[in-house]
Amino acid sequence: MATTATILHADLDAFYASVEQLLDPSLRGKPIAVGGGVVLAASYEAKAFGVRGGMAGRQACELCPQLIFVGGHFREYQRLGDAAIKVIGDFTPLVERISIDEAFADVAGCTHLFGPPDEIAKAIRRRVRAELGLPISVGVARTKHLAKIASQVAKPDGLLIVDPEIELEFLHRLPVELMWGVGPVTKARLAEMGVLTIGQLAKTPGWSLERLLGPAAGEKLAALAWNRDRREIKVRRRARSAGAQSAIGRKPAEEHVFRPTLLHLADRIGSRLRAKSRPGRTVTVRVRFANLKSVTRSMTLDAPISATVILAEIAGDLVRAALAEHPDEKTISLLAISVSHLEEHWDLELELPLGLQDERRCPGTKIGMARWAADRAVDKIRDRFGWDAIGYGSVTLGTSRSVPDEFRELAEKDL
DNA sequence: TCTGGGGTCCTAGGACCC
DNA sequence: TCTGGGGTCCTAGGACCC
Repeated sequence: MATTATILHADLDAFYASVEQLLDPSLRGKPIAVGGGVVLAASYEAKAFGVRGGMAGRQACELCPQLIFVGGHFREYQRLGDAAIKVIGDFTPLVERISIDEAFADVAGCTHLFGPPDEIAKAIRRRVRAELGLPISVGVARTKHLAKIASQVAKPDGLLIVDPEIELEFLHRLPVELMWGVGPVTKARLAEMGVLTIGQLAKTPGWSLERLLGPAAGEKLAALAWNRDRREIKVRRRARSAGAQSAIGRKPAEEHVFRPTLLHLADRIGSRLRAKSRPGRTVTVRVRFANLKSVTRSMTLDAPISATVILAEIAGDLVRAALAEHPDEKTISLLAISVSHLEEHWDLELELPLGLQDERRCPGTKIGMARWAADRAVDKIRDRFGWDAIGYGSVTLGTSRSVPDEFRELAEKDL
């Protein structure tokens, strides 16, 4: 194996919690959780008690009575996340950002400037610590998959370089759940076959994996287990869908409940789609019932849409259809809308005539024109005065926002 | 014991076309 | 009329990731 390890995976440690401990030194060394009703992030001190992101706040308190809850400084997360990625970008333009706090990079082309990959990795960690005050773990390997695993193993605040000579030795000792694509279900299925480590997975016959996990997953996992990962660094990939959801507690499955919520969700999505001129053709809704079972309904249109009200109406039709098929479910706990089949770049003015082919939904061009103009007006006001300055139902919904909008924005992918 | 929100990809069946 | 095969799109559900 002549090639060298030039792929880096960098991952800020317990990111939100680390930022809070940075901003308020009295929190350092203590178990803290960002959030309230739901734990959005936990510090390492809290993780030691079993506190995890996504956990209910009450449950977290039971696990760790001295847990300190802090409200989030979402602006700071965005700023510091961007700054950390920018440090990596100072070494190479080949940076693939995965999320607010995580990125891959290929440094093959810049070693003549900055030294070997391990020196670059050390420099990145040093600079992020010195300039931003944050711990960041880095894995260096020949493939993305291995670099990612290396950074996980290196955590917290560590650096791990996987020499190409010992790749499989390193990989095959590790448990299967460290692999990309192995979650709780796959882990359990593999465990039933007695497969606990990546080494055992590698020795499992291909046909057996494919029967268990399907052709695609089986083949992918086998390839990763032998470190045959061909994925390259993708500097920018466009989003394939945009969505929004809202957990609403337990509410009756009735029009007066889901209509305003759907309008609010459609408003969020529509304004994002319009801002980037990326309307979509497929609208999907998800309804989760009180028992946490959920169903989806979708509809693909002939022409792409991004108008808030049209989006909301289609979503309403789909939700009504879903509820009609589940007459026994009287209570819903979550509503979601997602738009996919996004156009690459679209002249939104075209949406008007094309979007009105369905006469039942939008009888007459005048109404369609009015809606389109209303969206334009709302978008403009928001550009100047902020999102909450105007909109559909955001006031009436105020109390039902379980998570602040700023937090939602952190998770939004660039369209 | 009852977890939020934004995403990606895969599967399987059916419709439809050639 | 019956039979077959391949390709594409749509829909619903599910696993997984951050």
